[in-house]
Amino acid sequence: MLWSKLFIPTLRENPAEAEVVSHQLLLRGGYIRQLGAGIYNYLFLANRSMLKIIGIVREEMNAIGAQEMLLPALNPAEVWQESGRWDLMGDNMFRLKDRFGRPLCLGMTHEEVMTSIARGELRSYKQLPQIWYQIQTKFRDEPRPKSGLLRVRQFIMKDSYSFDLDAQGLDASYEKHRAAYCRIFDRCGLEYITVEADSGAMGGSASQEFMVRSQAGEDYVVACKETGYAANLEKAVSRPAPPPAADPEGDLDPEEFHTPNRKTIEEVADFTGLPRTSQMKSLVMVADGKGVLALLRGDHQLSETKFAAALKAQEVRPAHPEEMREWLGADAGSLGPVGVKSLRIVADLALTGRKNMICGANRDDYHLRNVTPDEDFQAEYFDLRQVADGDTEIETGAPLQIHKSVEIGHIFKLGYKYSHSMGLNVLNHDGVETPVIMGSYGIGIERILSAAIELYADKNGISMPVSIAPFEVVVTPVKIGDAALRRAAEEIYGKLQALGVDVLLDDRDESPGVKFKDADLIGIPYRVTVGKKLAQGNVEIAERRSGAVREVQVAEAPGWLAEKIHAAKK
RNA sequence: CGGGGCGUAGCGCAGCCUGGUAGCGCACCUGCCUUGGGCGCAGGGGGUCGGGCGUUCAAAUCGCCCCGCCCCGACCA
Repeated sequence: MLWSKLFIPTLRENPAEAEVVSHQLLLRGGYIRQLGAGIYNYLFLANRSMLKIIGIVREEMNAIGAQEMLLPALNPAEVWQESGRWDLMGDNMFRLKDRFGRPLCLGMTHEEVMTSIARGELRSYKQLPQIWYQIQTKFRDEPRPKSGLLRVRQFIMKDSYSFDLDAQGLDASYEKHRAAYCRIFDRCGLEYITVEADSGAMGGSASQEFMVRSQAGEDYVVACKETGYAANLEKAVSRPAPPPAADPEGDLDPEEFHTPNRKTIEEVADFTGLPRTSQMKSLVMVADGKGVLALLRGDHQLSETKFAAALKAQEVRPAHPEEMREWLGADAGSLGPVGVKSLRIVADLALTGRKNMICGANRDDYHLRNVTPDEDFQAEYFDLRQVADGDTEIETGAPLQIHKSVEIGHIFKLGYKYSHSMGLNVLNHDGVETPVIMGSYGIGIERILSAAIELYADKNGISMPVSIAPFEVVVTPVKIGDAALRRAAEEIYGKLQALGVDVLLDDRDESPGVKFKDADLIGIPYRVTVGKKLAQGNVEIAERRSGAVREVQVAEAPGWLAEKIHAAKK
């Protein structure tokens, strides 16, 4: 294609509203334009990249025997009411009414619709397994869209669903997806890791996320370089760093002391001159309507996910100040477990074996010292704590790192949730009605694009992997008015096309600087510069990612590039 | 939904405090010039100053209300 005929509105300056790198560069590179909060126009370049991503996804899905469908984005309320998610999804679901007042919604995901197809048609175990997928627009009324295409209200997702007769079948479908996802992300040129994830309200048994490390990400991943352990922070486990100060020796009794206006762990640590680890953090929580006292080491954070899982609670929240006062007789900042009878007490495992610690006295402005778990109060122990910097791998003690990541894919075993709620059964060998076991698997198309940009961007702009770049090569005649340069450029361009290379000819009447800057900005992997070297019969090939430049003869350039490009796409 | 910020030409911003002619850079158009890293010179076009109501002789500027966008938090199969 000829650049002079295309709409590639690049910008010299960063638009003020863009904060994260991928957002800035997508706008500057002329890939996207914003229409509203969390709603974007995908212009020519973004669309080209996304079509390539979709092509890879489609090939790999088809390769595991998945069948592509296209389901409606507009859904009647009924199917969602059947599964119970009409209410569960709350404000995250876009809802509307038709002219007769009938309730509809825009699909956030398609378990219900897929299940509704399956239950009408699947009757025998002989029809199983099935894997069905679609690549389709999803709608979510995000409370806070942000970070360009990373968190939006309308986005394209590849979602697939597996239907199996039994758990072994589900395991096989799940494994097929895991392998296919690895091939997809490899082919898209991403560096990623898979992590164990929380199954959340979906009620599944196993779940993995595919994560790309990035400052722009919103998820935290805990990973160990040495052992390969990796988990979502919500689920990660670790050995805590040992407390820097030993507990006081002796079988001491709790003793109240005055701590005027010292409420936070930090303030009490300063006041006592002891590290935060010498304190017990007491958090009053409400789990499914009942008050619970959660105890942690002073420097640790409660993981609400683990807390909810430990208590098998659906809904968890911090208690209101009035509730704390009612249950414990003091305000937050002076609370502790000693003498508490009215609340269930759960403690993090990091408190086992500790003694003579400091905690609130349940009397405003007073704390207790010499409080020993299991002696001065009784608690149930669970892993409740969020992994923190400085923690080590739970089995080997190897160091752990925590970093921000973007979730680009998620696979999980759904189990029978939808089969049960929506009545999806088949007859088994013995002619007995058996519920079908399901899996659900998603990939965010825009997130692959954004993650690739985040991963490889440099000071000059985007640096796309060959497989998903909007063009693979740009041919740049330095001076378009020069007939010889133009002829050579057109010749290379034509040959590249013939070799199946996705090539762009920058035939604009612009200064070389402008063309080079634009080519770098939009991230085309290879640039052929047709300029002064032509006098010797040569052109230059510049590799965007490495900056490496090589001089080759005009006749050799297309073949050399085609080889590189085909190798990169394998 | 809580906290903060912003809204003036396509983009980036100044002007607002202290009311009176709407301005700068980039981009765009025309001509000349230039052609290896966002080139130079000259001329030019483009604005309901987010919207409404109010105060005033007079509002981009002051007041009230609303809308939109961004950031932090809450939330996030």
